[in-house]
Amino acid sequence: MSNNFLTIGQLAKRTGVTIRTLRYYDKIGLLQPSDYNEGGHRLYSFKELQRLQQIQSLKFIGFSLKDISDFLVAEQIEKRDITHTIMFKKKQLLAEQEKIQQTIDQLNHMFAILENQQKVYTSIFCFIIHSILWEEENLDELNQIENSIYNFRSNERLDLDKEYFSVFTKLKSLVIENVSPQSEEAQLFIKDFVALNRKTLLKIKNSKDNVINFNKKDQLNILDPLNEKEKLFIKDAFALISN
Amino acid sequence: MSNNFLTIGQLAKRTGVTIRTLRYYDKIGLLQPSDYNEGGHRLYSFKELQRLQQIQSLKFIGFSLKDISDFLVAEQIEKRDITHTIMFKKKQLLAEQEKIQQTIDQLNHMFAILENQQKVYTSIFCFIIHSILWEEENLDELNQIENSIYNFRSNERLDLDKEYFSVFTKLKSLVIENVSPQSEEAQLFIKDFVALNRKTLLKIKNSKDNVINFNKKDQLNILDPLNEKEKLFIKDAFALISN
DNA sequence: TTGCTCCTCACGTCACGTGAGGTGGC
DNA sequence: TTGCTCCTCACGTCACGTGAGGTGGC
Repeated sequence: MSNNFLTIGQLAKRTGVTIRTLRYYDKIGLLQPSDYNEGGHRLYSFKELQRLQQIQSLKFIGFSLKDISDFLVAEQIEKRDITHTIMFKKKQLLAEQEKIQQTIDQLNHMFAILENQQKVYTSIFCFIIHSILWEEENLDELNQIENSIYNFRSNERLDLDKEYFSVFTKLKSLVIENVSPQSEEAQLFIKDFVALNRKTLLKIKNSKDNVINFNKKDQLNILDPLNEKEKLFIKDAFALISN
Repeated sequence: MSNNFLTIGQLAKRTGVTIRTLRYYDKIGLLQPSDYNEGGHRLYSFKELQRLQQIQSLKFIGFSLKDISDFLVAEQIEKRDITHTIMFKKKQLLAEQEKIQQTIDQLNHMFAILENQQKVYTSIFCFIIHSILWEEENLDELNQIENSIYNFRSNERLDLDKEYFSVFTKLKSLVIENVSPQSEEAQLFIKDFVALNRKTLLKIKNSKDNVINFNKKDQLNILDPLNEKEKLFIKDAFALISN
């Protein structure tokens, strides 16, 4: 083959992209071969190699293929345009990072909650995430002060969530094992449950007057992760205590 | 409608997802309505609301719909499995963040280079990104020490890249304006160009014996962002100086 | 002749968005 | 009767991956 041309495979090897990608770029008109041989094989010249390297560069800084296509139509660009583009991209990326950071924090929180647990009920696990999400959406930032239980990154909140996780796990286990609501074990559980609720209410009252925006979503119910049987169990066990 | 059921629109409003999303979840079997009315409208019960909230929670911590589907088949999960999953997700997210950070650094670098420029040639702009990418792939970490020109985050590198940007911009402008290689302006340019190259070579030699891995990619050529006319211009102007 | 490279369809990915064209329910 | 809500196709998104089935070039 002519020394001045590269086959698709050669170009791919030299630049680290796949052959499939080069065919795709050809199809969408982003990078078309300058010639074909008799057999219909694509032939790329040095110019295309240059352009491909430009494409790779712009791809690296987060441009879409459409962006790249637009960017490369002109030899020269207004500085204003390009600095604007750079700042815009940067903002996007920072927002992405922020979102990922929140997810990582949430994962850390969940990991910490599981510390001394053996059994993990999916419904409880999800409910804790859900309640945090709900609070993030419905509480204003004033309420998420450093050591508030509304700040899931606080130690206070972690301890509380650990307790809730344990108590709900206990409840689910009792119901699964068909323990009677009248049994001593059930009565012990219900005492813990009541104590925990009382503690939470106190903490909620202590956190400065909590203004909750009930916007689109309805109220979070602490009994949400429970099924009918479990709710009934609590009711029955509770009836005994309050008499 | 029955009080115990939600229509698709009501469920959507309550949870903040779109109707289209609910139909999609139905189709892939992730969340199917518990009933239909006579007109074929979907009816969701409280159970589905619960499940949807679980889906939203797991989605938030980065699970795919397939992951979620698998996760929610069992009521209970092994702690080992879930901590493993959490750690795996966390690793993925940290890697994503790292990649974004690199892109942001690169954007900052490019922004800084443009500081005193007015004209921006796309080919030069891309070439600087490309050479940084090339170095990141081909240099071992030893060579990217703090103040090396191989560390694009260093001030030394920034200054050098600024100079290159200016010099290449000058060259392209000269050629576009059809300035003769014999002109005084061209001769001034070529002196700058030679001086810059000499400076760079010195810096390269000063950086501790630079072991470059020439793996899959071929050598980076400083003349890559230039077209034939520009290369010829340099050759002609240079011929005059060396006589 | 035998591999290796190249070719063109064409479906799949992921989680929906966005119409088109029609019907149900108060 | 009039809106509003609901329904089912079905194509589009983004940047390719992954075969299937066949051919070119040394």
